[in-house]
Amino acid sequence: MWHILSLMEILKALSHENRLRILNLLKVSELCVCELEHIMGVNQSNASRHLIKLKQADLIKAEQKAQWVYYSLNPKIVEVHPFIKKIIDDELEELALCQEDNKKLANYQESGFTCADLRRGLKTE
Amino acid sequence: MWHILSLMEILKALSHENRLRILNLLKVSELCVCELEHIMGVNQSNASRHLIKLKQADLIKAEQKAQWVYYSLNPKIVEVHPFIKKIIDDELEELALCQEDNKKLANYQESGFTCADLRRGLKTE
DNA sequence: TTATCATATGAGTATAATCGAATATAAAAA
DNA sequence: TTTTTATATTCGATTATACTCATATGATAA
Repeated sequence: MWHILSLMEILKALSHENRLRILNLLKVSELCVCELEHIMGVNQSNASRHLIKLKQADLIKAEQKAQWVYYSLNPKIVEVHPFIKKIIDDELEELALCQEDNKKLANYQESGFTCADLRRGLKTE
Repeated sequence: MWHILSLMEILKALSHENRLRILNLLKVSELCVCELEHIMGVNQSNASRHLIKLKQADLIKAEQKAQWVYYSLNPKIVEVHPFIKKIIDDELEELALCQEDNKKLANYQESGFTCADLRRGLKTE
């Protein structure tokens, strides 16, 4: 028996375009805030707040490495709530915005640069 | 290729306790507004508005019969977005609030009364 | 130590969602 | 016709979310 609150928190966390975009990107690999900020084209505060909301809903987890905080999908939540996997796997890939994000992420990964390079004006496209 | 807007509209429509309760009840049978109002213990305006929001997201459909409007789940949306079926089938049944609603609905159905009787003070519990 | 960088958070504002009460609409019954 | 009934909608108030800018925190590098 589950509480309706945690399901509601998950659904509300999923109800924002930028947060869906984040989940779509984290499916490919773990990423730090500044990488997401760079790929998605949003400011630092915005990225951080959406990540925190996803984390509060237990959809993602955070791990600090040096001065960076890397976020990744939380595999446990998918076991408890399989519909989340269906959304991430079947719905997000179809969205034009997510497909563009995937291309930018691929360009960034192929560039060989790390997040330490991002603030110096490097472009990934 | 789908637009992110329709997915967002669906997720937002799912992000409310009363609307999840409505979907849970409509899984059992089609119901009119006053029946939902009675079973869920919400006022008429509230029930109507949540139903309209679900309908705008294409999650349910409406059919007028005499002076009543009967709402039911829209089977087409589930084909296009299977995660919705997973939520309705696997998540809602686990929620205490939905289980209570199901009992009230069962009592109402066993009573043999129709929605025409509800406003005369009949109770289903 | 100080300076720099990545992230989180506070403050203020703007936008969106929700609500109950009252009213409008439209069908049915008298 | 008028009266009732079921549903939808408008109104105004409240609450919740989201945003930007600025600042705090905490780790790293000099």
